[in-house]
Amino acid sequence: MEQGVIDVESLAGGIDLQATVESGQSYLWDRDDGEMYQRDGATGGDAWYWTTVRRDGSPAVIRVRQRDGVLEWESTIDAKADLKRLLRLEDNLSAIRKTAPDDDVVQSAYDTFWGMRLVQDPPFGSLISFICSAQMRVARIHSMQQALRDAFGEEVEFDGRTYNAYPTPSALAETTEARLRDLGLGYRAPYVQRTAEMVATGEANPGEAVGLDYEDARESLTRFVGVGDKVADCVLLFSLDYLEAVPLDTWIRSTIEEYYPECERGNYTDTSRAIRTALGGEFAGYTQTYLFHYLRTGSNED
DNA sequence: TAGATACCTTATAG
DNA sequence: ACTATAAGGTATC
Repeated sequence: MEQGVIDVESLAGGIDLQATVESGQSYLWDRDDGEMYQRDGATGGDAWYWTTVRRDGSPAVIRVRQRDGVLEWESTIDAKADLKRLLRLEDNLSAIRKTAPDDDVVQSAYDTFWGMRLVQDPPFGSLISFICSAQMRVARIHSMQQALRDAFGEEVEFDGRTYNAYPTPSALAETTEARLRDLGLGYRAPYVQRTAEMVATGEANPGEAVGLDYEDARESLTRFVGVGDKVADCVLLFSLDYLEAVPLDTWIRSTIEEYYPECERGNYTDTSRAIRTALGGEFAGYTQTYLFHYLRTGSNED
């Protein structure tokens, strides 16, 4: 086992590990007590490990916890570079916050979850996760990804336990809609199977969007089955490094209605442009994620 | 092109 | 206990 420590003081703006991995950006981390997402009010992040399995290259288990001012990690590999990418440890939170509007709701969201970072998930896992997210609660999206890993993911041994990597595109391409429905995916089952097929055959790959202008990248991702503008924005923001992407989900739509009514333009593209500008442009997605987590957890109702 | 509707399943509220 | 409702929407008509 390899292990290491990352000093929180060394990170610009620090980190809140629990908020980062439980805020509905990533569904690829498991809390070691198995109770992830069960109760939003529950805190105790100083005691919990979160574990993920990196799949590119050979599968590698990575687990990390935060306590006493450090991130402690243990892994089958030297995981420092992976953690830096997965948890966006090089983002300067203070600089990013300075780009956010000086509204009460935005500033309260930043205050409440200060240290929360965006994630940078592997593209395929992010794509499938957010296809599954349609009309779903955060806790169930997470359990669906666990089910996919348990059913189709490669096994990896670590520290006396067996973990499953996220399924490969071909593993999901080769299964059936019926099998995926049995796992509880509902009408998302054919979307997942057909999208996996597109990736497995080489017809399209989510990573290809990188390098395109933001709106072209979003359009490009909607080629996948089950991917509309909202899911495309999630993949851009939480996997492909487009920090300006603002997914227009039910929460941000109600935020627009209540706090930014002038940004409602009647269609996704124009409303997206308006709210993106209102939230500061370049890092608008960061602010969106703070708002989402703040409102979804009811932290504004105290 | 814009608008309405069906869609799986389950946790939660009443 | 039982029903209605909503959950980080998309595809189709």
